Amino acid sequence: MFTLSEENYLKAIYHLESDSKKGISTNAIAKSLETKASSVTDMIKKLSEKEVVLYKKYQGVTLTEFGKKTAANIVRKHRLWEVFLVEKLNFSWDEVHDVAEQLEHIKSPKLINELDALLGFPTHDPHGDPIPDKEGNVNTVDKILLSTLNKEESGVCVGVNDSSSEFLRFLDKKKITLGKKITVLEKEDFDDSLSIEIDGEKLSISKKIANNLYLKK
Amino acid sequence: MFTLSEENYLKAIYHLESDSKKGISTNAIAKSLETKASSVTDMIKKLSEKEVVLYKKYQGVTLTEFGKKTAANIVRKHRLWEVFLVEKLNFSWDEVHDVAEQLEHIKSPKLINELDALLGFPTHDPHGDPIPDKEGNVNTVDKILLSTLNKEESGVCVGVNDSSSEFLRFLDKKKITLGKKITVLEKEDFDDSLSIEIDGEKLSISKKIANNLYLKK
DNA sequence: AATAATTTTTAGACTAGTCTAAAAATAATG
DNA sequence: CATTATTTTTAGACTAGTCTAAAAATTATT
Repeated sequence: MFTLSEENYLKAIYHLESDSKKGISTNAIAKSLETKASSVTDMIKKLSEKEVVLYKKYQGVTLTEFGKKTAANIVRKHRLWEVFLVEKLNFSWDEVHDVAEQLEHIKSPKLINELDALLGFPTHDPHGDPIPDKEGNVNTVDKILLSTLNKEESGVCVGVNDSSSEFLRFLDKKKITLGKKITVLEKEDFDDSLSIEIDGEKLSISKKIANNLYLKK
Repeated sequence: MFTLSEENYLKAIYHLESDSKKGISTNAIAKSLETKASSVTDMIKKLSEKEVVLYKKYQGVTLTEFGKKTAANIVRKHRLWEVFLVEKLNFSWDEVHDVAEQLEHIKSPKLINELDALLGFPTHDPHGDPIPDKEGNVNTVDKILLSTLNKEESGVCVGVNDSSSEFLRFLDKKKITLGKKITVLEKEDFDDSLSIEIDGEKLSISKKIANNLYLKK
């Protein structure tokens, strides 16, 4: 069994690994958890003894298979709870993160299995992120950033890169939600902004926004 | 804000107060939390500084109004989650306690308000215990133990005194559930057992059982 | 009311998790 | 490739929460 703190480290390493593939540096973990490198070193030793990470001094860490499964299970719980909050408790997608962050640590296999069933076995959370299955397998789809689309190409909005509440509320205001079709009308060279069509209407989108919206072609 | 440990102490004192009315002794708290008296003394000092309990050395503690409200809110959360587990996630009444014990510490007012609404603003948990309202008020009904009924008196089952899973599963086996009418047919003097009628059938009930079943006349 | 039994508190130690500051190792640069 | 800059680890300290063992206060019992 893992402590709350251990679970948070596992999750952080899991997310960092999915980006970089390489061994994860102490500093990267410290930054992601807003803690100090020395604390990370200490915890890594503990996790290494529990055989969820491989660790050699100064070489960073990688999750073991067991560690990956454990971390995926925490992510699974987090995302299922997010779906629950949105679908059953009228939360909006920018309100779910902090609560899910707490709920993900509740220990009860039955609870999660039943929640999964209550929600109809969802495959993605409210931000479009995939929900790992019981074995920790993740269904990765080939989504691309809106910013990589060329003029006159289009796609369906399937996820966000930044899930800060500021960004999510911005999308709400602009009526950009998952499932909507977006077509690039124009790409402006001087500021990399985009002119897009959504819901039959024309909209101007900054580079920052386009870099944080995932589409599926 | 209160730590997990502080919340558990508050809850324990709250439950002990509802039984005894007097100042709660260090030992009583220690027993109820399965910890040592010295740990209790330490924690009591902390709680006293946070103004949730009144404490004088060697005199035991009592909850302040603020402490009572805080504790009632934790109990409210615990019982609402129990209803959720039974009503929405197919838990049986003997399976809910440990999970609710974890869920009660989740911090999010919106979560609890919405959960309350989802469940249709229930007034009692699956064991018949009343759910405190948002202000911490509890609707106490005058329930009595089955063992206090006289011959030929009857009542409706409204709660349990012992909510151990052993006892609850025993009741399940005997088809004794909340809402059922029970009539005392006979009281045996030599072992204090009861002969009762339930669902039109005759059943023999030991003293121990009768001491743990609440009825409303 | 004096002594014994019990309860409660204190003192000091331990663990988990964190931190700062300094030392050691690795990586980058001229 | 030697020196500098950065990263990582170690050493030691701190807090929250717990424990054991001993001291102090209260309660019970002759």
